Amino acid sequence: MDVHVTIEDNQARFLRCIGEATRLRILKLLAGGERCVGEIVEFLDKEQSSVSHHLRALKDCNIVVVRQEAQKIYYALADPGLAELVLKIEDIMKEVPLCHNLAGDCE
Amino acid sequence: MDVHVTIEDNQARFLRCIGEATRLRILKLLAGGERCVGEIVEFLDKEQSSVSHHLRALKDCNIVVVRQEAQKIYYALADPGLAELVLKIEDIMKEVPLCHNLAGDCE
DNA sequence: CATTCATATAAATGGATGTTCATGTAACCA
DNA sequence: TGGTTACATGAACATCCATTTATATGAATG
Repeated sequence: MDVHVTIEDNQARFLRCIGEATRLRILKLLAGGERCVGEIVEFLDKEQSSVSHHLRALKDCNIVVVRQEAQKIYYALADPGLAELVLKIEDIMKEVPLCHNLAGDCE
Repeated sequence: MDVHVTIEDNQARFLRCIGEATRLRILKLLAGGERCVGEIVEFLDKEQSSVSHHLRALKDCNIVVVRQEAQKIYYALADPGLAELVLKIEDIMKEVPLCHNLAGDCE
């Protein structure tokens, strides 16, 4: 099979993991400190199951770390650099407009 | 239908556009200056058609800009901040290992 | 004007990914 | 022990996305 994983494959996987609206919102939330699943679900107003799947995806990419306390499970950013990265992205996107060609409005 | 596009939708779309191994390699190449399609195809060693699709994706996200000169068409990064972003990503990924759980090796 | 070169596009196909529904599990409590 | 809370998991389904094959466009060249 010779599945040769390149540096770009890994970086791309990482970016795709971050590149999902719900997961991006989770990252922004966690930038403010760790949260348990219940809090994240409430914040997102989405199905608990869906959130759980997203959290797993983030965990599989080592973007978040997990801590258990009694029945509750807390998620936190694995690295403070991730919060900076999100800021950097927002920064760049001010100069690289993307509304173009998108369905719907962008105010 | 009220398709409400959030900031995170746009940012996610941008990240997914960058989050593809081939397109990431294109970005890294263009970080060294503009290139025509033929050069990009040769560099990537991929089908011309496939490369063309990727270039279109990058263009649709305003990540690259296009310039025509005779029969040749040159692509370049739309913003120098994009090259910085790639560096930032590589930087963070040094601290957030991703080889974990991936199929194949990662040397 | 026919041909070639450089690039784009359209349709078909297969694989990845997000959501939901249903169920599983582990901790806590009465 | 039985029930509840908190979260994870698996299967099914739908949608998105990358690749390929084939064809089209448009500029140059003879």
